[in-house]
Amino acid sequence: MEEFIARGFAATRLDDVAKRAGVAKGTIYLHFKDKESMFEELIRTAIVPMINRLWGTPPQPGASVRDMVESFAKTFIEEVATTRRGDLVRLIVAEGPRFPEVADFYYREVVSRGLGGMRALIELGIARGEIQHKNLARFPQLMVAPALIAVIWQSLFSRHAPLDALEMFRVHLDLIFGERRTT
Amino acid sequence: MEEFIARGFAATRLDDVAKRAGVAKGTIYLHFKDKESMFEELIRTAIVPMINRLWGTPPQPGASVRDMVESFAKTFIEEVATTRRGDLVRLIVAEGPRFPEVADFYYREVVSRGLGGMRALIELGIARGEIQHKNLARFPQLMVAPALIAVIWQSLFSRHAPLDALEMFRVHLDLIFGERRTT
Amino acid sequence: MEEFIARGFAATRLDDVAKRAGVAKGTIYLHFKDKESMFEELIRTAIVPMINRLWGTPPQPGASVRDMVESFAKTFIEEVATTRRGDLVRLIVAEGPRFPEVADFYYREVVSRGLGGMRALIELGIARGEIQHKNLARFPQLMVAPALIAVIWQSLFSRHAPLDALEMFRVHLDLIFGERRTT
Amino acid sequence: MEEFIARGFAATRLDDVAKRAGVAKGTIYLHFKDKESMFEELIRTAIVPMINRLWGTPPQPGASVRDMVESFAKTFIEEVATTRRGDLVRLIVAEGPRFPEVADFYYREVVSRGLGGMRALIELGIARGEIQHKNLARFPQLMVAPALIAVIWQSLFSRHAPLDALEMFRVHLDLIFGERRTT
DNA sequence: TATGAATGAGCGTTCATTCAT
DNA sequence: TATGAATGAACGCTCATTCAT
Repeated sequence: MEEFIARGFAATRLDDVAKRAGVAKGTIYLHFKDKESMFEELIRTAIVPMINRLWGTPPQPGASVRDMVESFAKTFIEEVATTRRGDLVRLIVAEGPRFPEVADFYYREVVSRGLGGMRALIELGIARGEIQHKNLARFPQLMVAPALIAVIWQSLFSRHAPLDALEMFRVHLDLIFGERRTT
Repeated sequence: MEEFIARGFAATRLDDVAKRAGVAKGTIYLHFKDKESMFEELIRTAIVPMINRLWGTPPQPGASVRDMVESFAKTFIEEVATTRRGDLVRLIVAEGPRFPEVADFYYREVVSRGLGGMRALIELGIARGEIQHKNLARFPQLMVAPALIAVIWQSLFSRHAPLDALEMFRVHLDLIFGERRTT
Repeated sequence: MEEFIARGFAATRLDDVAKRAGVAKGTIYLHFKDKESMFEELIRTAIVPMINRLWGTPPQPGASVRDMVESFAKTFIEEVATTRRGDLVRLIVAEGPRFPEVADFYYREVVSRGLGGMRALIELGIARGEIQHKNLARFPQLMVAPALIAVIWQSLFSRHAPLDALEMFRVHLDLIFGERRTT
Repeated sequence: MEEFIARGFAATRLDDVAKRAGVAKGTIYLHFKDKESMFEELIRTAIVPMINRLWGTPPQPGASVRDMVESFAKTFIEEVATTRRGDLVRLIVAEGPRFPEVADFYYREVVSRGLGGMRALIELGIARGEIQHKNLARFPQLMVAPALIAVIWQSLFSRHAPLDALEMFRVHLDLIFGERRTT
């Protein structure tokens, strides 16, 4: 997986994969049919712990919706955006069009479920009066957009200009939930 | 460029590039040192018209900031997100880490300038009282985040669930500028 | 052996051999030094029953030489030419030059002895006045040539044009022994 | 072709083919789609001059049928059986079952036409009274069987026992046309 | 004696790059 | 300037062989 993340599918050499895995080249073929299916299976396998990491921490019982979203964002930024897992997301964005199965799996397991959860939270926020913008429930993507920005920024531009992703996300939440009292 | 966009750098064959360009394979080497520098130059060349397209339409004199941003978003969604140029952005996201020069160029010419312009607009909006959230000027990325979401969604997930990017962007603007009177 | 017959030496995989034999791949190496010597030993082993099949049926006491040869031809065509054993002969023809030991063994055990026996029969036929052509004893190959033709025809051309090998052989015997009275 | 003849299809390495042809390995793929089609095309190409060699010499006007057949046999033995072309025939016998296209081509261009010509000759011989055995026309294979024997003997057994193929063929013709006056 | 996971040399094929024309 | 045949290094994949169990 590290090799695929570092070089993309086409540029990754099975020699390097084998070396990194500490096995001989032929051994790979005891586990995978070919390079393509290895790639797809590795991605699927790597996505699962990411899901668990994100959905693993159940929201506090008495927490506000804003707290719940902020907690999710904190987890995402700390566990995904600023780690190798963030590059996994970038890899999926990069190879998705050539590996529809990968894109499909990611959509089903991460995007669809993630947006579903987010929509439920938004509706809860609206019901509780925390969120004024009723239309937000139609586009839960808007809630997580800064998280994706953070992932991409991290990979491509952090060298030029570091980005305080968590603070950005908090400002984003201010737009949705109204200004915080304290910074 | 079409070939690189369709397959990524490593998987693109110069045979196909030459065929599509209507020249012989050898001719490519009269114009470019090698595949890598061809890729970098083509990306640079392709980014320029995108910039012009986005910054080309000057804001209406008497327009509100919201109108100006919305007009920009409309242009971006119509001219980039839903066209081949959107895949160019995805290509840069995909290959950026392996082509720092490309990422640098994109940062300098598009991201940095784009965010600069956006920050100026935000400050104008704050000065005019259109925007309440002063902190937004610190993270102009938040203003354009939905645009990037639209680009990626288009490439990866539009098959599963079409996304009305412009309407999403309008809801996003509602978060920033306050609710619209009419839909 | 079936695998070698079906694919030839080089194209046969020990995986398939082991599977067909119902043992694990490693087990093969408890019985044979390597692929080459397995091939040679298998061929030798497979040739023996073919020999027995051909020389097993002793000629009837009062039979004519023609009857004896015809009986041999019948056995050969039924037991070899039209069965998997025919492909064994073709396999030997195919791989012989690369496996001199195989060719040698086949020459010693089958060809040499077969021709020797045939020569004795021819001389008996000449002595009895059944055969007029004294020179035939110098080339006993001529007696069995149609049998080899039948083997090769069966493998290569029977799809295009079926061949009644036994009838062909009878016509061949007519050349040697003179016309038959009845068909 | 030399490489295929010497080792058979599966055991031939394209490296060696290229080396022998004096070109780089990649050059092969400018002329052939892959190893299989190269093999098939080479065989087809190599068969043609063999055909021409055999059918090239038209029979003498006033010659007897026996002379014509003997002349053909002489050509075959000198030009095919004792040369590399003989191994080509053996190669076809060896690989035919795995390359049906090759076997088909050989059947159509050589076997079928050859047997057709031989049948015509036999019928001419019968009409002229040179041949008594009317049934021979039903199996023209019998006329050329010793030629095939010669090819195979040459490849496999000539080391053990040299074979005077031409003399064998003459004895064979004696069976068909009756004894010669002089040996 | 039997297994089968692991090995790694070797092969067919591709493709960026060169260069004589 | 343009060509495209030729190159050969490099890659994905196979399979005979080994060896710990």
